[in-house]
Parts: sequence; structure tokens; C-alpha cells
Amino acid sequence: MTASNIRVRFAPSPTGGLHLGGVRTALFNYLFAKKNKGTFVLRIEDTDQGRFVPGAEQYIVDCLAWCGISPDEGPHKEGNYGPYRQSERKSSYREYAEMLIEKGFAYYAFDTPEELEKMRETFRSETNPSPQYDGKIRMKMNNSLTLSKERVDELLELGTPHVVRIKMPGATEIILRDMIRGEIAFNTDLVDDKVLLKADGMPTYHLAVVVDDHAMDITHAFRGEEWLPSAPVHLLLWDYLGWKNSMPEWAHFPLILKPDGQGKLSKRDGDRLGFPVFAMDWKDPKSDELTRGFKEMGFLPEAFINMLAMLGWNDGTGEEIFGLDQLVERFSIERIHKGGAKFDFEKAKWFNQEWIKRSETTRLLPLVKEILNKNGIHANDEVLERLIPMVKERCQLINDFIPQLSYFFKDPVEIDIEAVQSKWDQKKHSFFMDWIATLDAMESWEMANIESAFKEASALAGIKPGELQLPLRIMLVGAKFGPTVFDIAHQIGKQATTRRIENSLKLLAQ
RNA sequence: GGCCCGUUGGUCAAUCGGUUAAGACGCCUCCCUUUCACGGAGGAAUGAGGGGUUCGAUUCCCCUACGGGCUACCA
Repeated sequence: MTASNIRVRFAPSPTGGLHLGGVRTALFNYLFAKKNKGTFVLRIEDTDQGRFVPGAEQYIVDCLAWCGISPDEGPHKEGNYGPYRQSERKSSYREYAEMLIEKGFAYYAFDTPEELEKMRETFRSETNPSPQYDGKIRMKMNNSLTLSKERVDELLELGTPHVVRIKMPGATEIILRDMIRGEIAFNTDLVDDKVLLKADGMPTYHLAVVVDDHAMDITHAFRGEEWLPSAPVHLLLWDYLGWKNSMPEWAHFPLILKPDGQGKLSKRDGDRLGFPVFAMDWKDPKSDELTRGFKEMGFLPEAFINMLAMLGWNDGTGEEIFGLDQLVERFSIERIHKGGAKFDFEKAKWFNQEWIKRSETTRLLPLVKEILNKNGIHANDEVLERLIPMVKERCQLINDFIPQLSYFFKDPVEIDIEAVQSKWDQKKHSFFMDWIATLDAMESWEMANIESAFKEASALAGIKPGELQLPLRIMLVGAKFGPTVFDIAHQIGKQATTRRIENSLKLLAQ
């Protein structure tokens, strides 16, 4: 087990809740790193102060921890490549931007936002709805390519706001080799002069990703498909900066799409369709708006991760239930799909149910206990150890343990009396009256005894036991669900059993 | 509009030129159970369209259609 020099990173922006797609990108990075005995780095891309949201970084760290895919290095776990926040690396970017200018691969641009808007307006047309700052128009703009050296120096000296743009070469074909998609060719004539360094001195993603991937010795750069169009810029930068030989291998992951309609999955879809999109609850610090997460909705992290891994990847065997260790063992970038996958919440819940079914009681107990506590039911471990195995296969979500377990602790409030009323008669009433008396006299409260007493009494009354079981269930549980009735009676005890029967008999008598 | 990526049942998907085109979710039927669930047995449902290449295309190529992404001093 020797450590390799494989290094990958997950590089989110701390702008809000951590989205499904983000977690999957992190997961695939993690799996690849672990599979290859490499290092998984977390880098915070907080270069946009306008979108920075306090608390979002800690939230990301917490989400990854919940999922069991914590980074080996990051802002909260220092390694040899820190700092891991781009805002703290700010000073390093400008020198690279200037190096590019010196080499003639980039230039200063002094155009104001208004001038840029004006440019877009004047060049906008039917055939060109979004004009770019590119090779065709850069000579018409306010930059160090069009201004005299003296004027540029003067402007810089005056502290005039400016950006640095890459000077895209003309008529060049750039080829990206993608581990999933193979070779993809781009024509540089069609790519614009992207801003590399913003007026506030912060780099854009384009510069930062290259500088930092290089600085952090990243060997494999994986990200979402939305980055494909700007890949030629990144490729060029690796070349221009003189690092071509150490450029990482690339892979662009397919997107996770909306279950209905089209487009990539967004937080709004979750709100609209009633399922979570974020890993954990996220409370926006500005609006105080709370967005529900998979964790709080009752998902096991094992299931969440498993479901995510199978969205856009599989190992070809047809097996679907994998723990993190198995995923690490079987994972391969090459088997990731090219096409996007629509998110299916029903399937997600199925994964969770499978994991609940397979989980040991000791795994489930603290989670069940917590959720019960929140709902005013304080059960001790001993009781829960008996009860959880009885109901767990009926639960898709951890939260389902509430209805499945609460009648063991509290008499049902809502009793589906209508379910028995239509077939109710005096004979059945007498049966239950008699049976209560029998129960009362019973000295050993064991399930077998309860059941045999029930069968004997029903034979005596001349009613099929089956016809009496449903009423009994309604009396004890309040509705048509739950394990064997005699099991329930046994668990809740003699007192509760007779009390619940009596209460229901009163209701039926009305 | 341009550029790029994609397209096997409703959804997730296997197949890497020759299969009755797996499997899973969901749906339906039945069995187990006079509850619900689990479990078991079945069922309906798929290669976007058109050209090639080939003895043979879901698989390779081209075109079209459709879907998606990008087209910010956001990532």
C-alpha cells in the first residue's frame, strides 16, 4: 500500500448549499484518488466576493464528512500545498497574469462595464445575438493592444481599473484529450478573449484553476461537463505558462438533469417537485430560508453515496448496491457515461430502503433514537433494539420510523374506526369483551400465549380469527400497517393492550 | 445565432459487429400474509429518423431531428 503521487481536487465555490451534482463530482474524485492510493484535495474557489456566502465553506466540509468522503488536504486539514482557499492565494495570480502579458499571450483591457455593454449592443444582430470580446473586435477596444505603451503605463500608474485578458491565437486547433469523451477539437477563432484577472485583482476561474492545479501538483482534473467549452482556454494556459509537460489528465462528468422537462437539476426543481437537492439542510444566512437536505429528510449517507455513484456510472455487472469501499474497488473513470442522467427520487428512496434493510440495528439505533426524541418519544436502547428489526423493512426513510414506531409508545390518536365499523356486530363486541377478561387473567405475557388465547377465544365465539385480527390491529395501531398484531400486543404490554381495546370498543359503540 | 457535448423501455442502464436487446426503479397480475412491508413468480414497455460501410448493424461513418451545456470582470 504505497502512496502514489496521484492528486485530484474537488473545487467548489462557497456560494450556498452543496448540490447533488457537486457531491457526485466530489465522490468521483474521491473514488479515483482512493482507488489509486492518491490524495484527494479540497480547494475553495472563493474568487467571487460578490457571491461569497459565509458559512458555506464549513457546510461543504460538513457535507463531505457526512458522506464519508472527507478530503486528505483542504482548508480544514492542512497539507503541504496550502493555503487551500483561493482568496488566500490572491497574491500569486497577478504575477502569472503579468508573465503572460510579457510573453504576448495576454493583455491589459481598460474597457468599462458600460463600454462592454455598448460593444455588445452595437455588434448584436440576428446572426450574432451575443458578440464576444474576441480576435475580431479586440482591436476596436480599449486595451494594451490598441493603446500606446505610454498611455498604458499612464493608465496603470493612475490606478485605472483594468482586467487582464488572454489573447486567443487565430486559426488554431486545440485538442482536448478527455478520459471519458476521447478527443475533442476546438477552433480558437471561436473562443473569446476570456478575462483572466479581474479589476479587483482576483483571478477568474480560468486563471485560478490552472495556476492552482499546477501549484498543487494535480495530476487529474475532473469537473462537470459545463466546463467543456472553456477547456481550450485552460489548455492554452498550461502551455503559455510553460507547464505543458505537467498538465493533468482531464475528464468532464455528465450533468444530473431534472426528472421532468429538461435542463440541469437545480434547487428550484427540488422545491417544486418535493425532494431535496442539497446533501444537508442549508439555511441561507441572508434570507434565513431553509432548504431541506437528504440527510435531514432521512437518508443514510451510504445510500446517498451509492445512489449518486450509480447516476452516470456502473461497473457493468448489474449489481447496484455498493458500499464506499466496494465503490473504490470497482470504480473506473472510463466507465462514466457521456450523457446526462435524469434524477429519479423514487429510485433514490429505493436505495435508502435497501440500505436500511441491510443495516445493523446498532447502525440505525442512534439515528432512530434521535428522530424519535425530536418527536417527543424517549425510548431506551434496549427497547429500540427489539423494535427496530421488527419495522425496519417498512421504512424507506429514517423518518418513517416515527409512524412505524410511535404506536409502541403512545396510544393511537387517530383510529381508523371506519375500517371495522361496516363489519362490526354484537358478536365481535362480545368476543373482545371476553378476550380482555382472558388477557387480564393471563399470568405470562408472551406472544405465543397471547396468540393462542386469541385463537381459542375466537373458536369459542365461532368467528374466524382472521376476521378479528384486522379490528384488533386497528385498535392497537390505529391503522392498517405494522408487524404481527400479537407481536405488537406483546411489546406494548397487557395494560396498554386492554386499554386500547376498551377505548375502541367505546368508539364502536357510539 | 455560434461553438461543444449527448441520444437503448416512463427513469437508471448492460451490450464494446452476430443476443429471443440483460438487470434495476416505477407500474400491473398472482403467491405468501385476512394489515402494511419484505420475499417469491409472472407481465406490459426500448435501439430518434434517414443514408451509407459490412455477409451481418443498437454497436462504425455521415446527415437530419431532438435534448443539453457554454456563449459574464459567476463558477
